Amino acid sequence: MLRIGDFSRLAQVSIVTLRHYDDVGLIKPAHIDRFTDYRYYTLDQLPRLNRILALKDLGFSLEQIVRLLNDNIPVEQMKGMLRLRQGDIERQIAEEQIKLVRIATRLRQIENENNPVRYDVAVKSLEALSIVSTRHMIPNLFEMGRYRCAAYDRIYNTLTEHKIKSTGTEMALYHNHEYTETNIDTEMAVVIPVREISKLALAPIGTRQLPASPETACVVHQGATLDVTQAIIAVFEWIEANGYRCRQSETRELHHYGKENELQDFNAPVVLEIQVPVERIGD
Amino acid sequence: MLRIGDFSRLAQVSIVTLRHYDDVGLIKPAHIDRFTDYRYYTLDQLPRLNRILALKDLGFSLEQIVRLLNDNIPVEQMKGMLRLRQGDIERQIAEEQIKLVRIATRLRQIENENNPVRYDVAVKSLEALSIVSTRHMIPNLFEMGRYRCAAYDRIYNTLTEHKIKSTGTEMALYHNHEYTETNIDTEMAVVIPVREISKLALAPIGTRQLPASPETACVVHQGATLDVTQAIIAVFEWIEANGYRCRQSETRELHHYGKENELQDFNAPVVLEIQVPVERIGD
DNA sequence: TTACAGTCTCAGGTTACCCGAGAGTCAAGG
DNA sequence: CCTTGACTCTCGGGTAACCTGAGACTGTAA
Repeated sequence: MLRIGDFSRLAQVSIVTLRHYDDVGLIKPAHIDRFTDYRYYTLDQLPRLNRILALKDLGFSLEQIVRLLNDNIPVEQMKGMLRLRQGDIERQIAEEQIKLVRIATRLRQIENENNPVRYDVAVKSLEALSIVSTRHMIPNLFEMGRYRCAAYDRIYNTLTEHKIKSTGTEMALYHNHEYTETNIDTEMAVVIPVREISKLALAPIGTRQLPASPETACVVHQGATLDVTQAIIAVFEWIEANGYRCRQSETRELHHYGKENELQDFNAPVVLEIQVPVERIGD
Repeated sequence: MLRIGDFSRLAQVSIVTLRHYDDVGLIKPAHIDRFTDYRYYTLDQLPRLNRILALKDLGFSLEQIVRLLNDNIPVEQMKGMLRLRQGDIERQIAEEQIKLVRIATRLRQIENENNPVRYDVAVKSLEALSIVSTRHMIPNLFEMGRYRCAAYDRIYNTLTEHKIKSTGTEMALYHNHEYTETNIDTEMAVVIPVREISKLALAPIGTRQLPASPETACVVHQGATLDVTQAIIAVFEWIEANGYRCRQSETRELHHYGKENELQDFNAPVVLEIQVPVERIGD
């Protein structure tokens, strides 16, 4: 019979850890003195402890190890758990490698251009949305404002007519697959609650579901509308540099502040968010 | 001014998380109502939040992000932190890959031999030890017992003479670099407290420091002394299969139960631990 | 006015332990 | 036999980055 300190020394496991393993039922002392509550272990218990450590090294949680040890599970299930773990680890490594690439990108940005990162790209998961929209081929940048105002006016008027209120999110969707300054295929859209969409079934205006996008590169632009192109360029550079590629879905430009048809000019301060649905290359 | 729910929706960040970021000082609401304690955010804060998310994606802790954002730190320091993070991630990936290999090994073991892993190898870190020892070339396995008994007798007698008590750990060190059944270069040793070592300066017996071993493959054998060879084989197989190699230091055989000179025969039940100092290939 | 959705704070949970306090236990030496 | 010092016990609190739920208050639309 060994006291906890001796067992701890033999096994090279801290006393605190042994007590913890007792608490969670991983390895109970062979005997506990009823009067002093001292824990007594036997040498027979060393192999079990070693097995626990080995499984922990494989990355199993204590709870999983309890299951693996207590119900003496069949070989098949053991294999299953090992394979699961394998998958988890692989996924985790993949994630870490993504981080590595991102950090490398950021370092390159700092070192080459010596600009301390103007735009921060974050990857978010977006839900599906219901939108009311009209789509236009805008011949060039100068016409942009006119087209847009007209489009949003029309949308908001339609909404008012049908007594529908938007969720407040206004956006533009770019259908061009490359950056262009002429013939910009743009869809002006306003988000409405899903249940309202049926009310517009007969209206002479487009309604549709914008699909969810589990991975979306997002960047917030704050400043003049004109400068938003820099944000757009930044996202696309980021996507390129970080091993992603654009998905079929359109680039979204959310108007957090500065509704299009209230804008004075292209120098008015706005807050926009560019969202580009992406996927990792190789998936 | 946006209430927390609106800001949460815009940024695709949960309300709970926003409150948490407030608590830790990452992003305070632009304004807090003094009477209702409602948090109010502005659109201006979106870029900061996005930056937080981007840094979090790189794997920085919230505390680190606070520092990165609040004291507008110099570019150099930023670079430094990024490089540090890079190192951390690389180390972590390396660790995960070790786990992958171990799991693969275990799976192979289960599938090929269909034996549900008889021995569990755990990697431990061992402190340096002071030992009293005698070293002998043992001609063959049959002589082993005789040699050992004599050696341990001599050690224990010396200790008694000098009024030194051992820490209770008895071991054998194998100096052969390969497994062999003849001419086994064995050092019989008993651990004593460091401060006692000077007492033996003049004694006709060897004393020395057994160096610490930060990475040691350990396995516990329980059963007949004879069968310990299986444990030894298991450790070496494990070392091979998991991308480690033996370090110069000797293989240790700890006698947790069954002191050598009390043993009846090779079939008596014992508890031994085999410890092999190792290092990862490539380090 | 009455829902009902939104918000607040505070407490407790998650994982695998570590740390410290305060009290009881054990073995050896005087 | 008593003291000393090493050992052990339990219990509460802490870690990181949140999540969950309770109980109370607020804001707005019908």
